[in-house]
Amino acid sequence: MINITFPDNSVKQFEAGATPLEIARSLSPQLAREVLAASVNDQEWDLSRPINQDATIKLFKWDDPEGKHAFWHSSAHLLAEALQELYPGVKFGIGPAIENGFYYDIDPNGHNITAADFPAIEAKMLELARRDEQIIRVDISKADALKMFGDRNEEYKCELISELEDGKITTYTQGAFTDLCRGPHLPSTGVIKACKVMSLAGAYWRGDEKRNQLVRVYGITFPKKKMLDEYLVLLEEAKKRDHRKLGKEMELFAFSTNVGAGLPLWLPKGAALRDRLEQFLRKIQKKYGYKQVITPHIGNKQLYVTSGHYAKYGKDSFQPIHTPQEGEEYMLKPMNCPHHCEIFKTSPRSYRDLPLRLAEFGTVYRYEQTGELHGLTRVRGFTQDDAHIFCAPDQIKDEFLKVMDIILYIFNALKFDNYEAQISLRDPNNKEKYIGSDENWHLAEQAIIEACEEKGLKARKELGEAAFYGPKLDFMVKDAIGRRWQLGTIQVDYNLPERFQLEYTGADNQKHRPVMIHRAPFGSLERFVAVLLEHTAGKFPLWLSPEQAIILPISEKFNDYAYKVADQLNELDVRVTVDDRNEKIGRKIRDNELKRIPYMLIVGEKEAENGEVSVRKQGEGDKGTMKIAEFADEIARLVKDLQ
RNA sequence: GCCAAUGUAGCUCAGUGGUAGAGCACUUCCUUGGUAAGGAAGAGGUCACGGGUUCAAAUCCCGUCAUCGGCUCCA
Repeated sequence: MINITFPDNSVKQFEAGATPLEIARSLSPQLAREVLAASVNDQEWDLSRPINQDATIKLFKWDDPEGKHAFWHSSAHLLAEALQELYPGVKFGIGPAIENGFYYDIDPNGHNITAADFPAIEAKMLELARRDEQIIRVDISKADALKMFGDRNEEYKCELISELEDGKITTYTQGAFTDLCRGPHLPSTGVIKACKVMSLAGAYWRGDEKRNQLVRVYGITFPKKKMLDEYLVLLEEAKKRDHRKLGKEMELFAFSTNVGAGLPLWLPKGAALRDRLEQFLRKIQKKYGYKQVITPHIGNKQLYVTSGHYAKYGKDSFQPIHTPQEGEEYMLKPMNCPHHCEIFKTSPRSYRDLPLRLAEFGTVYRYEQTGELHGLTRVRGFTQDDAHIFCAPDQIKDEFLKVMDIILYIFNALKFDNYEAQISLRDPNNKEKYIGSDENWHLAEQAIIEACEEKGLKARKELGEAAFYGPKLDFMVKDAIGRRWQLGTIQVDYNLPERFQLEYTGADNQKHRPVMIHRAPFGSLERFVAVLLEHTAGKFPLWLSPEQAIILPISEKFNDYAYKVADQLNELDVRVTVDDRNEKIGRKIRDNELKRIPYMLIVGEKEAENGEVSVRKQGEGDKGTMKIAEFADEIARLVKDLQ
């Protein structure tokens, strides 16, 4: 007999060799039906894998991430099994579960798979699932595994096996399909009731663009048909929040191929929105001791040779601008830091000047690859809410904490509550990719980690994600369909002060090298507005709304009164316009509801007589009448509270 | 840059080899109204661009550009 400990610390006895599924069944038949995966002593475990010793166990259902993960991982195998039947000879790469579903990378080996084949693939998956084949785990030696997959010309699998440790290799088999896999998996395929192939994409083998490109088939599955339908509806809803669609509808920004790909045009309403965001940030930065500067959009090529950026990115950038002067070259600035370093150097600095915080809404230009451009989130010309903090090494942590305060204040003000923080560290096995000394890297990385700990910020650490000049702390926010975008960023840089030979005089009357912190709480105005649009579905907080209210006269007879009200409200800082079209009131309400204008002010005979407006709130309806000044006060109060 | 798809009116889309279409938006007229679509008429297109096949191309083929979903990249 073995003792099994459950999450509530209760202990029960079972026969040695009992499986998690059997254990679940002993607890309740319902649990046995719903359980999808387990962990044994915190190790992932198949439901059908025997437990031979005392252990603590956790059982996972659909609502647990671990349960979904096993479900989708097994679904990836089901997809592979279907592809193997439909396209004999395809070779398999990897097929993991992901956040929403799973994918399998395959080498089609001559077959041409297109979106038109999706229904056939889905049908085949369902057909196989209905057979409810057992998924069987087998331990296999490295030699046997190499032979087994070698015989089938599974070159990708062989490559993976060759890197695995002998004795720790397992395969999983369902029906005629066997895959190299660590598991865990469902006991059988029968619980998969709904299958959808979502899309096809090219994906480099092992993420390396120098290697073969495989076909990645994305799919998602559910234990109930209804759940798939609901998921598809959810996706459709999410697409309605796409910032590219909303930006067009709300006349915020546009693109023109005549101007160029990835070069956004800010329309009047978008420009006003952006301006409000800038004012908002300026106000906080002033409080935190930042000084605004302004620098040109171009810089002498030599500036970037000095900074080191030219050597690293020069080839892939917008190419230098030539002048009538032979040999003279300027570059569109891809970042603001070198300019700010030059500002630092305009006068001798003392330790008393530090930290020196130089801020600029700096527009930069980067030649992003064509396939990378994406609405406002990835563009070739964008404005960073940039600042560079020059400080003494012992001030880093304190400055870091202050910047974190600003970022968290902004996220809080705009209700970005499900952001993720990521500390990007150097890849210790690839040190040649980075510039700067080991010692400086270590100091900077420690400063970030300690600052996060001090703030109680849960941050994921990622090795190899650091910039080439220093480690960073990034704040990521998801868009409508779950893609993560980096917004706020704080980066420590020991490199540029070195390259630009920045110095200050210390209390000891000796020269010292300052440290530089790059930081941008929004990241860029473009990306920030994009993510804000997707988060709010275009319903901005009142203080940001391009139009806060619109006046709807009941008929043309009251247009004069409407304009009088508009003048008064504009005078009181309410952003308001008049819908003076020759339409019925119902029509005007409908159109302006759809335009997401927070307040509609309806005026007719009654209101004109009493100097009032009838207030209607977007999405909520009639709120009754108010005096004009009363409404303006209300707006002023709300704007103050919300900001 | 790579893989796959798409590109028709301001917007959303139909049109698969034989005269360029619809709804919404727009303009004009009628209507002057009380909380989510009043009525009529009109205007609007080099079917992304460049080549090719064909008696004939929005439609088939090739190339380019842009967009979309991924991959890679992201100072």
